Amino acid sequence: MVRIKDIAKEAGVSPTTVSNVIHGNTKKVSKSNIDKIQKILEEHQYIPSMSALMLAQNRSRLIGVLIGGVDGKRRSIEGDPFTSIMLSALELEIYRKNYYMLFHMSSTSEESWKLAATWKVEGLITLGLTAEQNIELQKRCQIPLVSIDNYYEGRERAENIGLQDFEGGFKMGNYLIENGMKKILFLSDNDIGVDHERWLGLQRAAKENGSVLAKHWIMPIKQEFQMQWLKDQLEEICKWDALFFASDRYAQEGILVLQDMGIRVPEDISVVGFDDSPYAKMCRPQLTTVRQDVMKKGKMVVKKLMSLIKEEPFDGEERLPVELVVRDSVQNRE
Amino acid sequence: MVRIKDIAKEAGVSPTTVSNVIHGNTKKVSKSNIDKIQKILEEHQYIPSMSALMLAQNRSRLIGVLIGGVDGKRRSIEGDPFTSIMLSALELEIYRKNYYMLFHMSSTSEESWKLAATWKVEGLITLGLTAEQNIELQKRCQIPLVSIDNYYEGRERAENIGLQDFEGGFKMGNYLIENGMKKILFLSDNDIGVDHERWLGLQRAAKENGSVLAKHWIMPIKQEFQMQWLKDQLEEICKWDALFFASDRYAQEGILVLQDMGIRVPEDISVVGFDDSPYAKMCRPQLTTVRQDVMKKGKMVVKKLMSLIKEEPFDGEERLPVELVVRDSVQNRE
DNA sequence: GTGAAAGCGCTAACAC
DNA sequence: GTGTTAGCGCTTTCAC
Repeated sequence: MVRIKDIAKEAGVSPTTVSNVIHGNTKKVSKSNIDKIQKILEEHQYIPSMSALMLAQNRSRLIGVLIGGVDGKRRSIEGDPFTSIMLSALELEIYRKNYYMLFHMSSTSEESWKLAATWKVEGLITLGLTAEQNIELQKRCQIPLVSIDNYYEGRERAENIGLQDFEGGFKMGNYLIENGMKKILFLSDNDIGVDHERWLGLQRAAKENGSVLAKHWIMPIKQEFQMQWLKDQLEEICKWDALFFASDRYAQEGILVLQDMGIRVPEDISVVGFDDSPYAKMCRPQLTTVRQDVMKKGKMVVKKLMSLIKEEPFDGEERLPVELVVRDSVQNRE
Repeated sequence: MVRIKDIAKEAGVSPTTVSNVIHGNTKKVSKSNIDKIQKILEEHQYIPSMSALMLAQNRSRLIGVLIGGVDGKRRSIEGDPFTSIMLSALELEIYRKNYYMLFHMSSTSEESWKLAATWKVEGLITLGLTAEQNIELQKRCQIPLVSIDNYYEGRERAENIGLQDFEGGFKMGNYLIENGMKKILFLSDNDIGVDHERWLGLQRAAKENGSVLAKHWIMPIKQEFQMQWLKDQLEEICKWDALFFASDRYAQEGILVLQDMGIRVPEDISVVGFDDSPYAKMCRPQLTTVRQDVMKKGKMVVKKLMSLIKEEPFDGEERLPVELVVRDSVQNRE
């Protein structure tokens, strides 16, 4: 590995001069030296050593990306196409900004903090942590942190990029109501954050139409049990006009369970999802859902983080818009 | 950030002694000092600085994970649940071995090499690069490299962990033949590496049964065009007894296209896939497929890389076994 | 315009 | 058992 010292020797100048040329501080360097040094730099394919840079400048150019899961399991990443698209969006943007991505599946805040400290990470992006975990991490690390898809209730909060979940639920709610649904059941595996907001949106839509009943049921969080649970509830579920699942994946499973039991979608019951993931098109009927732009979300996350690191104002959206996508899983009831 | 020097001062010893205690070289350190130092270390939550460590020891504890794509696009990561599961498996294992994961979506070998050199990465794991790209990268970087799911034809090769793809194709081929299929069509979007081997396996099975016809058709590589292409070929496709798709995702799309056109699976035509991805269970009929264990593959990749780094022999499998999973998408023809 | 020298936090060889 | 010291590759201050 060729070092600045070697380049300097070959050019017959001091390391300082070479360093200046590398960094474009060429005001006080003679033209001839600039050219000579640049040529040698090229020839030897000089690559700076990050370790030395880190030590000398006390910055790492590293962004830590932390993915959490429910009770230490890798929930968010498995089977969920969004996580991988998000990861790819993040890396793309991080690299574009001349940073590097250190990736970790975080289990405890302790562990995450150690990682960040060990590597003097300049910023942290988290996905799949709870609001509390983010706040704790933020406190310990004292570095810019942007969470994805969190909602903060109290006064303590972390910076966050998310969606207009409430509006998404509201839009879908209105669409269902316009199509004559009188009884709408919202299904998710929790009642916090994103899913809660989507539910609130639906609820608002229902309230604005006195005659519509909306309710929220919580499914088991473990995937293995969900389909069985749906089967068990079948009789009750069939009493509703429409099922609004908090994500496409669940909606697709829901449709399969219904169809397996001989219930027709959307003739007997309408089913909708949220996200517009690849799953939405890969079922029959194709799923009516709410679209989010994951690539854009990732881009915004990195933009936000950069503005935090550089202490510049952020001119972007913290809650990205969503859009209703009408396909075939809803049938008008009027 | 507290440094070794600070700890040493507080304990009234030299930095060397502290360093020794940290690294467990306590043969020549007095018991009282060990205790005292460990206590102070605890109190101050001492965290070593990676930059200094890297510089002093000339090693980074970093593993670079490179994900490539077709013509610079993020092919392998999007919509493909395997990439994200693999990523999670890799990170889990890397961290377990006390290394850290630097993640990059590589577009050119130049870029990847620079990344590896800048960070003095101790090993490289690649996914979705071509055999040629891996060989080139290997040559430039001169560090341990393990590719995933590649096949190397010539004498130049990189270390690799993959599947028994040929056997998988062969097993499935035999299963189809046992079920009376006389004409089997294999469908993939390329004819190299993994897909080629799976096809060879099927071909062998067909050859061992003189009366069975097997053929291989190549679909367009762009996902947007695949379903349309399948529709266009429908008439020809229906002449076959069974369709063997190189992956579950394609199989699921195939089933949807067939069903949309009024063709029954498996009554009119049998369809099978490969991978046993989440998609396999999320279609009707549920897919008969060949299962691979992605978590195990990821584990093996890291194990192989570690053995390369430590220059120890590797006692593991380079081609992991696969297993036939019979579900409902094949109907006996006899 | 250019270069010498100190220092970033740590390790390891060696002296005591 | 313990401490001194040089050095890893680079930046930065300051002197020339």
